[in-house]
Amino acid sequence: MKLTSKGRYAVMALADLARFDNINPVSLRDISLRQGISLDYLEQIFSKLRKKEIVQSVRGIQGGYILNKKAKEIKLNNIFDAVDEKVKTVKCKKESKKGCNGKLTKCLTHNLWDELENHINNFFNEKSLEDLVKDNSEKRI
Amino acid sequence: MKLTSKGRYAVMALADLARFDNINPVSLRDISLRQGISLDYLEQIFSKLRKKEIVQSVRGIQGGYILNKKAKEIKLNNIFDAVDEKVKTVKCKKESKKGCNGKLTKCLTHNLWDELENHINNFFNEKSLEDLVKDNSEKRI
DNA sequence: ATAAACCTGAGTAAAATAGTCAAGTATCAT
DNA sequence: ATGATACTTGACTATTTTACTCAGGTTTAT
Ligand code: FES
Ligand code: FES
Repeated sequence: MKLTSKGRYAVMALADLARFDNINPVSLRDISLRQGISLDYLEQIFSKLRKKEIVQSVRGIQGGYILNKKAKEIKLNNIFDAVDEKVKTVKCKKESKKGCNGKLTKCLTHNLWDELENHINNFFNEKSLEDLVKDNSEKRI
Repeated sequence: MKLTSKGRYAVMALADLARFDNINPVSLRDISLRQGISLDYLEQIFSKLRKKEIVQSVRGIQGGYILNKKAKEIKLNNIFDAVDEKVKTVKCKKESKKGCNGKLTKCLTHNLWDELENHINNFFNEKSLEDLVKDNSEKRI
C-alpha cells in the first residue's frame, strides 16, 4: 500500500503554489526548481489539475498557474481525484452484484476492505491545502 | 494507493483458516479451492506467515496449518507485516535527517504523509482476525 | 520578433506485482 | 514398507504499473 509519485507530486506542487500565488501566477519552472520535480512531469500533472478546475492557467510570458479556489476549499480528495490517484482496496467492482471470487456473495474480507477504504478517504476529505500551508508556516516560526 | 494481492490473499486465507481450524489443521488445498487462490501462491504466503509465527504447520497426510495464537490476538497489522505488505507514504527514509529533496529540512508534505501513515496503521492495529470472522458469521444469520 | 511559459500526445525504461514451475521432504494411513 | 498427501524452498517469468522523457506545438508580454 503506497502512495505514488503522481499523487505525492500533485500535492507537493499545489502546496508550493498555495504558498506563492499571492500576487503573480507561479510558473511550473519555479515549482520544478523548488521542489525538485521534473518539469515535463509537472506539466502532465497540471494539465489534469486544470481540467478538474483546481488551478487556472495564465499563458504567455510571466504566466503560470493560480489556484482556482480558496486553499481551504481544496481537499486532498479533490487533488487525488484529479490526478487519478485512487484508493482501491476491494478487488471486486463495487457496483457489481458479484464478489471478487465470481460468486454472488461478497467474499469474507469485502467488508473489511470497504471499511478501510472509507477510513482512508475520510482522511483525504478532511485535509485541505490550507491545513498544509498553515502547518508549515507554523513550523517556520 | 492500493492493496496488493499478497496482503489481500493473506488476510483472506487466514480468515478462512480461522473459520475452519476448530478441530483439524486446514490444508492449503482446501483454502485454495474455497477462496480461489492459486496453491503455489498460497504456499509462498504461508511460508512467511509461519516464519512470523502466525500459523503453525502440521506436515504429512491430514496435515495443514493452524493458527498459532487466538484469532483475537492476531491483528491485521501482524499479518501485513509478515507478508511484507507495508504502508509507505513518505518518500524519504524516516530515520534519516534528510528530506526527500535531499535537503536537511523535511519537505512541505512530509508531516501530512506521516499523519496518513499513522491513520492507516491505526486501522490495522485495531482490527483482529476475530473481528473478521465475527462480522461474517453475524451476516450469515 | 522573440523568449517565456503553457499545452499535448506519444513513447519507453525500469520497477513491482502476481504469479508459475520444479524439485524436493516429512508424515501418516494402510 | 509404501504411496499419497501436504508442507518446503527457491528460482524463474509474464504482465502491469509507474515514472518518467521527448518532440513538437500554441499563446502572450515585452
Ligand atoms: S473484495 Fe469484494 S467480494 Fe472480495
Ligand atoms: S516525504 Fe519526508 S521529506 Fe518529503
